[in-house]
Amino acid sequence: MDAPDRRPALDAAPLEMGRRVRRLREEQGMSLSELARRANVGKATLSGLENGTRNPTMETLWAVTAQLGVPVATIFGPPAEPLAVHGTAVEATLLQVFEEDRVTFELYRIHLPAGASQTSPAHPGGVTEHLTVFSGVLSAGPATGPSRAGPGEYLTWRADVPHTYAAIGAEDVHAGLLIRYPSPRGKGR
Amino acid sequence: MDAPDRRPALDAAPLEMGRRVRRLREEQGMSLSELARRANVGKATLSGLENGTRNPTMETLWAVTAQLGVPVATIFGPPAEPLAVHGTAVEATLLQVFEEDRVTFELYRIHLPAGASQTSPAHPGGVTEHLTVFSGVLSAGPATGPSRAGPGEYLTWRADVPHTYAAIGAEDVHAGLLIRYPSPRGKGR
DNA sequence: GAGGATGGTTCCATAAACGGAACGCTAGCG
DNA sequence: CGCTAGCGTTCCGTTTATGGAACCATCCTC
Repeated sequence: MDAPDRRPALDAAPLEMGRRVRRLREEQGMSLSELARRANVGKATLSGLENGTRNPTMETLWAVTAQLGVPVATIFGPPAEPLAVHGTAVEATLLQVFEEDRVTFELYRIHLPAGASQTSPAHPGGVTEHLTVFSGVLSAGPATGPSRAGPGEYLTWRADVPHTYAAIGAEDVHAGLLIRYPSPRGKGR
Repeated sequence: MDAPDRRPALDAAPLEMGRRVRRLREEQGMSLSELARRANVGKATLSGLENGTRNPTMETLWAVTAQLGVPVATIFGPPAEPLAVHGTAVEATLLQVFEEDRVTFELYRIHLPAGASQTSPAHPGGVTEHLTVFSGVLSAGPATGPSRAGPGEYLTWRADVPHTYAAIGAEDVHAGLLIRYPSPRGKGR
């Protein structure tokens, strides 16, 4: 009945929430003291909130997020779990679909365990893939001549031939993959 | 002595939140008493929360939403309408945030009306921007030497100097913009 | 219609979140 | 060099959210 272990993050949640608040604040170049003053909350309260050592009330959270200019929901992480696709080695999560007049872009976040590699068959003509590495080092591209990219680097290739993805080195690879389909191709799937 | 302006529109939020909780509970055919017992919170606490007469702590909200089987973000307003940022010419919507060990990537979808252009000030050191054009033709990059890109093409530049975006030609420009922020070095702990 | 069970609200002592002040720390500056 | 200013954390008295119990109301069952 209530079998599901649904609380993997119950005590990590305050920490995660605090980290998001701190990140939002720092992105705006605001000091803790300044945000506390503008939100009319004590510095102790804000410090504890960001460090996850307090159990803040909603009033506090509303005041802080209002000053940060974001809805409160943004500090609780993504609202839903997106669609995941598993290959033999690549684990891909579809994050967004952009539909333009003549093209469709699909944005995936992909993950390759260290040392893993996978070859994918050719897509229909005109499809291109665009990949940005977040962490790790990978080799990817046409099976006949893949290229290498590290954190922050970018690769692109035509995907109408067989193409490969391989994690190089000891680190797992995380990356964003944008696939461009030129024709209006059947939407959805 | 009344504080002049205290909470203009914020006191509607607790009511709204309470209504959502109550609706979720009733949809599951659960009584207030039962939910309070299962979530290990007092009936008084839950009653006050649903009626908007209390200022609940996050601990309470985590406990209640966990028992309702929903992420806590669901009780805050609509499914978190994406954050839109408007510049003088660029209209940007934050779609996703990727947090890695040492870097954060933010993915925006941006739109420039035909002929529009905008110059943005420098970001902190180490920030890079990566842009993929969906439709239209644009010129973007460091203000001292921008590059041109059309549909499906890609540009990248260091964003720690002033940089520009300009829609070239008669068509509006739609693009995906990935901004890479290096972490402020390994923070404590 | 009395008795019991369950529903949600209100009362109250206790535990904890709150804001202000004091603290240590790191620059910047005369 | 002190001296000042700002940062983030910690301490502490005050304010307040909390959970249990007491409190009505509404259904059932007999």
